[in-house]
Amino acid sequence: MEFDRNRSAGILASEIARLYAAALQGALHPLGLSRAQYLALSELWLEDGLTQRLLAERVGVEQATMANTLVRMERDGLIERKPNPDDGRSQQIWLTQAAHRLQAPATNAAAKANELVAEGLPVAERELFFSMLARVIANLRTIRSS
Amino acid sequence: MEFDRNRSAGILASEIARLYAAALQGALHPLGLSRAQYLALSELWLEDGLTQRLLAERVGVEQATMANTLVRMERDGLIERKPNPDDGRSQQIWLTQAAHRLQAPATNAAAKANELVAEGLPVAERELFFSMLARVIANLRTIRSS
DNA sequence: CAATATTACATAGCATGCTATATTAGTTAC
DNA sequence: GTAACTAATATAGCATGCTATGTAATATTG
Repeated sequence: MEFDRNRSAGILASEIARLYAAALQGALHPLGLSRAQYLALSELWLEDGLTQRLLAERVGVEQATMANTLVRMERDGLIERKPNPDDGRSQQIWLTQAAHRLQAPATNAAAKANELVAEGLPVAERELFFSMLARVIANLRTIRSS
Repeated sequence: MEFDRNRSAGILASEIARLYAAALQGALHPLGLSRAQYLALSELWLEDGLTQRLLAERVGVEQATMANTLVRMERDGLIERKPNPDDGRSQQIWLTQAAHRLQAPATNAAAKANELVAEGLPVAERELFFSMLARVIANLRTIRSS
């Protein structure tokens, strides 16, 4: 029922996540990128040569999820894996030239999708909204890890 | 990077959606229900005998997504489908006795998951948070449909 | 009324997410 | 130095979500 649904911040957030995913996917599609690929790239643009485990942590997904995303990124020519000289169990993930060239256009495309979310609120409320989202996340994380 | 990430309401909302999904899934698991099943049930508890199309609209997912969810719900003995006397193309979706019996416990379990999200904010801020979420959704929806 | 369009549902194919588990490589403790 | 633990990946299996497309039934139109 509408009343109850609007009382559930979880369901509302899920709805935003779905709509945002669609907007981000739509903005990235002309570049041949998917949402999960973009999120991985956005960490690798900051620091290249990470291990899978570190990358998964920074993006905030499970290792198995990142492993699958990396398979698709390797298939699509976005990354290469090289042995980690310090540890035979892990590999370093390096961006290809193609991935480097996508940084500016993909960042712009994602910024547009992010703007679509923010523009639903007057500028004066946006900082508070971010802060609320962050506090809700922090609380849910403490519960998860307790 | 943390700074940039916290500037994206979309990514923050996605994070809440994931954490909420995990909490809801965890709360429903002892009842043998999944999240998507619960969302479908919560509409059918309000009105039984809906068509697939109507149910998908009310839950807010695509028809194909609901079709798959209904396959799993039928498999799990939660629903039965009967021919629609008014329209040979569609079927009516009816809850089983088992599904009716789950209404109270599942509603309680979901309420607990919802409370986990809300409790990240002081009571005084919660109404505003709901209203912000709703406004962001409304804006994203107008973009989508334009 | 026959041709066409629309509607309801099913299905295929894919991307993301998860948990659980196997494998392999380091590390630690006797 | 070997046995046992831990850590990094890989893989299997599943649930949800999407788009695209096929099929059958109903509605509309000329």
